[in-house]
Amino acid sequence: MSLAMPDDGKPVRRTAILDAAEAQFAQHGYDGVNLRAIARDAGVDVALANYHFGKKRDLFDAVLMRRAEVLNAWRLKALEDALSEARPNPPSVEAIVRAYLRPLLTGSHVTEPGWKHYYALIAYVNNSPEWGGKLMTQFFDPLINQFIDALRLSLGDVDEKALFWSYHCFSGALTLTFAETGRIDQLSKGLCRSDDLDGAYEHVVRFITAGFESIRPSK
Amino acid sequence: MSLAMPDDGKPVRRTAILDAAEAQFAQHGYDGVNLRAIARDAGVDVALANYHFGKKRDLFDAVLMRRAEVLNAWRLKALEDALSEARPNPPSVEAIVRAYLRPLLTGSHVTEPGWKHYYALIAYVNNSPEWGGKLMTQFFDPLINQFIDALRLSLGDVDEKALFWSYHCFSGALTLTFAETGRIDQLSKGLCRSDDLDGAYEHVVRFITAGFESIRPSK
DNA sequence: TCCTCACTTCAACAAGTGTTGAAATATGGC
DNA sequence: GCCATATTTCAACACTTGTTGAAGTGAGGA
Repeated sequence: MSLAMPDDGKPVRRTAILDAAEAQFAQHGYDGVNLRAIARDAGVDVALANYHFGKKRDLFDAVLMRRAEVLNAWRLKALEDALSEARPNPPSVEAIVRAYLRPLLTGSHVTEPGWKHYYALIAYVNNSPEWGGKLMTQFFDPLINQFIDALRLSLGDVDEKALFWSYHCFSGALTLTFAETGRIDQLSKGLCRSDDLDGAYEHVVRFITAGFESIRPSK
Repeated sequence: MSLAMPDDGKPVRRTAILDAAEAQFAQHGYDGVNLRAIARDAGVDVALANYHFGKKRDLFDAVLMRRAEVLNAWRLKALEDALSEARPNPPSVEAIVRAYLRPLLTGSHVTEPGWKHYYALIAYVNNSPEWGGKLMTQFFDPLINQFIDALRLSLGDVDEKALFWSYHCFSGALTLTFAETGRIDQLSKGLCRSDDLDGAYEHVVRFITAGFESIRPSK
């Protein structure tokens, strides 16, 4: 599992701007960020962001795009592995949920600031009424549909509405996990830490798996 | 269940500003909003917002506060009802989840634009790394702790970490529901509608109840 | 009527915004 | 070294932002 980004080989400054923009957008949202702050963090002039990426909105899209492809590739592979391991039987719901979450919540990359920022950004986008519907669809829908297909395979003749609302709950739980707001820290008086994605993994897997299992038709 | 807001009796313009601010903040987030847009929607001068509420941030807090008390009262009553109905036994997990969600997702108020905007705002705040931890704690924690206590009662000697992470998943699912991003509409090709909170209710109850049940110790 | 006080508007400031054209600098091929 | 091209900075524009002090308005009580 390589951690190489698609902008390897591009000018150094260009990558520095992307990194700085990623961190800023993740922390303050699109409108809460100004280009001068990004430029300062990247150690370059304001105008350079414009030269490389065009308008502010295009820079935002570039940040979003950079890791999306990497992420999708990892997750697609995890799903295919789960399917082929189970063949000729359908995979278990738990195996599918694990294939969905393992590349996101476990592994060496999840402690890197860059990936943390990216996750927070995804949380921001997914919950934004302005972009949630459109951007997430654009970047992740093909993959998501494959996961839902796998769930259909595993669960049998399931009610479609229940399936989509279940996935919705799944997506919401994951999104809040990505946001790392520190809320669970406060609520649990420090017992759980929202920045501990790896520690959350097993708990989330269990909760979500049980949720999906509950819609399995009782033949 | 009265729909009266705490600012009844206050000057008309004041309420108009709150309504306009609520809608604007819900749609564009704190930084995406400017006071002139709020003033325009409310049909007043820019300076009036300042006169009534002080700085922009104070207006934001006022919007958040207005419905929080109403909401907490409804939900506290629903929880107490669930507890007293089951007494002397502990209530079922499903009863607790229903007490938590029913005041939020069902009833005549959930189709009102004002409440929809407020919900979207809660979603925005809860997922924001900047405010999620602090503001939500401030407004809702006492109530949430009572719900978690009820779950502890119902589930028996449950693992504390699992309990908090389960609540975390619950909170995330609800938050995304509040955001009404239209994503489930796209994913389900129109079968499910993210603005149909009432239609989501039973599905969410089932999914979340099963999730919590999965952590019950197998005595 | 006049006065008081709460409410509302007007006009403006000072700081910060995204964006751009031109100038300066670096880079790599010949 | 020389030149074309890519990269980076400089300086500035036009516009929007939150905020404020002063002026205006209206209702109600003395």
